[in-house]
Amino acid sequence: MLRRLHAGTFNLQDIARRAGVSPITVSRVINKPEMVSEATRSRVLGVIQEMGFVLNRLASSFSRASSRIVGTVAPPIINSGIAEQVQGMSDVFSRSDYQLLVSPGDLSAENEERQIMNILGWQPAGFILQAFPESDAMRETLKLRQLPVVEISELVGKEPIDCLVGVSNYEAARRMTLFLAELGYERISFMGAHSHGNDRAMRRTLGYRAAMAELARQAVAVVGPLHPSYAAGGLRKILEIAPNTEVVFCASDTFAIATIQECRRRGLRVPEDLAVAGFGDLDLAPLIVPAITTVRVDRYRMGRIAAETLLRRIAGDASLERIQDVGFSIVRRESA
Amino acid sequence: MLRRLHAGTFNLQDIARRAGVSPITVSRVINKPEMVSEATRSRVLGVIQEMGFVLNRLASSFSRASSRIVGTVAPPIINSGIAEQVQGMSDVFSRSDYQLLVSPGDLSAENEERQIMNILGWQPAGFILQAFPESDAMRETLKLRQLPVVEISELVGKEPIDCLVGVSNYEAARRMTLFLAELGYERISFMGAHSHGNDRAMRRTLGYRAAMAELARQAVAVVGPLHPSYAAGGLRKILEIAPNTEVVFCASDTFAIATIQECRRRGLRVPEDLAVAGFGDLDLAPLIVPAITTVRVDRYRMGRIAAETLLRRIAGDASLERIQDVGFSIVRRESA
DNA sequence: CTGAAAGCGCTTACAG
DNA sequence: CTGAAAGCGCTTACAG
Repeated sequence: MLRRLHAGTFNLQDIARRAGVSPITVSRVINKPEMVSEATRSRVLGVIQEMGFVLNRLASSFSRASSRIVGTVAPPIINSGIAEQVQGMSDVFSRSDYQLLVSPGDLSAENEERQIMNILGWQPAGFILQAFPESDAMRETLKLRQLPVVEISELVGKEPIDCLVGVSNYEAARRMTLFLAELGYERISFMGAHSHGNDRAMRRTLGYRAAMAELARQAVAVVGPLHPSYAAGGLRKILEIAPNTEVVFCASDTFAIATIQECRRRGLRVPEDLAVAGFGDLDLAPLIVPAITTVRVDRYRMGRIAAETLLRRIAGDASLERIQDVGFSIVRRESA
Repeated sequence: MLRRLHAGTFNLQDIARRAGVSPITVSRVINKPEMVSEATRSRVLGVIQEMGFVLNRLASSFSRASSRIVGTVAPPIINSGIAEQVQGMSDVFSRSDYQLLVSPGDLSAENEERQIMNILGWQPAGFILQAFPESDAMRETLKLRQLPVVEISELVGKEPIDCLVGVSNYEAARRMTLFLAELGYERISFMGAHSHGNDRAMRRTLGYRAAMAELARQAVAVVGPLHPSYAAGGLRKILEIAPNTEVVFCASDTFAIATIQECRRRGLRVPEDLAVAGFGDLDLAPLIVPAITTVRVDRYRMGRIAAETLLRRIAGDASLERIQDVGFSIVRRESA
């Protein structure tokens, strides 16, 4: 009973036979070429080329002590920056021997745990955690498996499971607030997202509050669901509480864009009548009019760094710092 | 020499022993529960629960005639709609037993071919092709393997490899042009992307031209690289050729947004002095001011349909239509 | 530098 | 409805 997964394709044995060597030698030509003599290597490579042989990565990963799969869960918040992050990882892994397995998360902890178990079934060599909310059960599961894990998250939070790559949303929001003060704005209000299970949102709000305390000014913060449709109501609330607000610092560019639109509706010029600042530096932040002044966190780079860190972690690199701060920058444009 | 991939985890045998059945029975409880008696099934499920057993999907897929992996290549054009498309697929597959393997493509055919070979190494049960340009060699490779393939692409193009899910960019651009004419615009100009290796761009330009011919009007079309920075130059060129242009139909929302910004710079009110229409319905299309009138192609739904089609194709569904048109709609907002 | 043997954890095909 | 045997295509560990 000969079963070939895909008829018409060859396996290691076929190549070995054709090249007059043992299957192990072919395996070594692919995986550890330096262990094979020049002559043998080039002969085997010739046969591989000639027969269009593609290594069965399924069998390869299966038979290894550690598979060549790396997992992550990406919540379906398109435009949230997760896409860039995944792209960064993906670019790193595609130059390595590892395949990134992306499972779709959603914002419920139960589903996310299911997704993780699902990926765990693929016996990954490592895991990148970029979704939230993270359930504690999940964190425990990952810890228990002793799997190399890199978390991408708010820097100042719980103890990392393993390695952490992050940015301080607190510091970023604090610095933006101080920056707005330096620009001469006196009355700085804040539009944030519910911190309910959302570390970053909470830290941004706290950063704003901290800066206002440093400045000895009255903080005016409203928070709502992280959706552009909240901006109209949020702005109304801000202007009720603090009618003389000079600038609204929005905890996301999406809020900022929607706020600018709402200003237009109300006949307020931005930034002359009311300035607006954002957070995140979306692709469109420089394109809309007025271009948005915002906090830039390089998500693509975060993804890359997370992937590189995981690779080093899997390789057992001892010189690895457990916590890495990738930083942020403030981009001044026209809206504030 | 006992090697366990992950210490502390159990395998089918462990469960079988504990439940007092054979490994095959455990396998059946998981894969074909209807073949197992109620009593045995619940006993085995109990043990699985109790021991926190996770099936080794690597071994499972490896030993099957057909793996539970499905591959796709996604080019890194964030915001191009590919993200929504992948999300749609992902949502379908996550409810199935299949794992979606996403490999990053780029816009070079050589690299894309490498990515596809890479995925083929994972012995996928099927493939979704959503990237372009597609090299002919690649198409041949896929055809040769007789792998179930679903292409997402321009509807009117080359003969599909296997199944095709698409939209007619030609028809969409044609209809938008006619729609603008119905709104009363006389002089309709077009800003498109280079059609160099880009089917959709070419079909959109052709659709515009066809509509203008039907209307017996002079077509004014400029094309440039698909990047917002082209809009300023593109608009200048349009206004040189046709200074009395009343509306610019942009072949992408990104162009439309950048064009609106350029209009502001020039002191042109949109839509009063110059109207602008887009294509694609980006998330931000309704949010910017003025909100963009555009062509909506539901990319998320396209992804879902592609995934469902592939699943049916893998299952050998004979009633499957080879070509599916998912259609488009025109969304009237403020910019035109 | 190269190879023969064993095994990874499942599923398939056959049998009862 | 249940099981014993064989095998999927590789890699590992040992030997020479």
